[in-house]
Amino acid sequence: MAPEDGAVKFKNTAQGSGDGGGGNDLTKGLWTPKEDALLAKYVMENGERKWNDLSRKFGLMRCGNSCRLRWFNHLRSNLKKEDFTPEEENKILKLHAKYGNRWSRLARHLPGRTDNEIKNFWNTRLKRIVRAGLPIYPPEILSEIRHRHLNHQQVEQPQQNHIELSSSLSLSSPQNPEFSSFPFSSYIRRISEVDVLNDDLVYFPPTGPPQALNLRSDRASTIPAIISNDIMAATCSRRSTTGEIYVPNHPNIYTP
DNA sequence: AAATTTTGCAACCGCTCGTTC
DNA sequence: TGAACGAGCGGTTGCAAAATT
Repeated sequence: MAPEDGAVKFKNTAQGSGDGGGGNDLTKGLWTPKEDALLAKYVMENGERKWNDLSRKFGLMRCGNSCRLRWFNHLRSNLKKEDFTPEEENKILKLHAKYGNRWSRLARHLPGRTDNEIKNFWNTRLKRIVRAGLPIYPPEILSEIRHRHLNHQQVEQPQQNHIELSSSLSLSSPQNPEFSSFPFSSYIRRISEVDVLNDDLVYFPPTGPPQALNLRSDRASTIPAIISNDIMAATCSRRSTTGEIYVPNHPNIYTP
């Protein structure tokens, strides 16, 4: 299909602030070369800001967020267009083991790559390896993770040794029945390790709900969790600005 | 060769947070 | 102080291309 044919008009009814519009006819779908040129011209003259002005003052009938994505993911200079190199792929695996699905953070470590690109790479890869019954992370990365985990426990949190890595609960195995009901597009690990691997001070006291301390200023991220040795739920925990972790009610959540 | 299914990626959606007024 | 706006994020969807039947 020619790019021009991919774009469709729609009546914008979204009230989302990021989408701008306010009832204008906005275009959706694939971008045309003409639109790209308009967008590039706008950025040259105005910088990477005020994206909603593009439709309001510049005649580009796209919502502001769509313009921003198009620019950052495709048009700006210094973007790498070729496939990921083996080195980059390896780096993504390591970073994902450390940060989880924080795509923008991963992208910061890979010059010329976008969060969207990395996310697509990961999701595609994940589908493939889950189907093949392979580990999510290769053995060398797994051992690195375990090593880091053990060091952290010995040096900083010897009192938390009651939460031990279970050799029978492989961090990497989607075939493990204990993981079977969880969505593998998500980042899955035992919650007792999330605190270590993400450098987030999330801790799980012997009694009471999970606690979070000293969180970084990054945006909320999804932390599916498997809580405690009793193998509890994977669910979403939302981080708030006040540094709390919200664990939604779930029949399988372990709350001593 | 045609029909169907799968794959990969671009784009959209809904949400949150920070800033401005 | 709070509403409106702008920006950014992760999850999801839509669809063209490729692969398979």
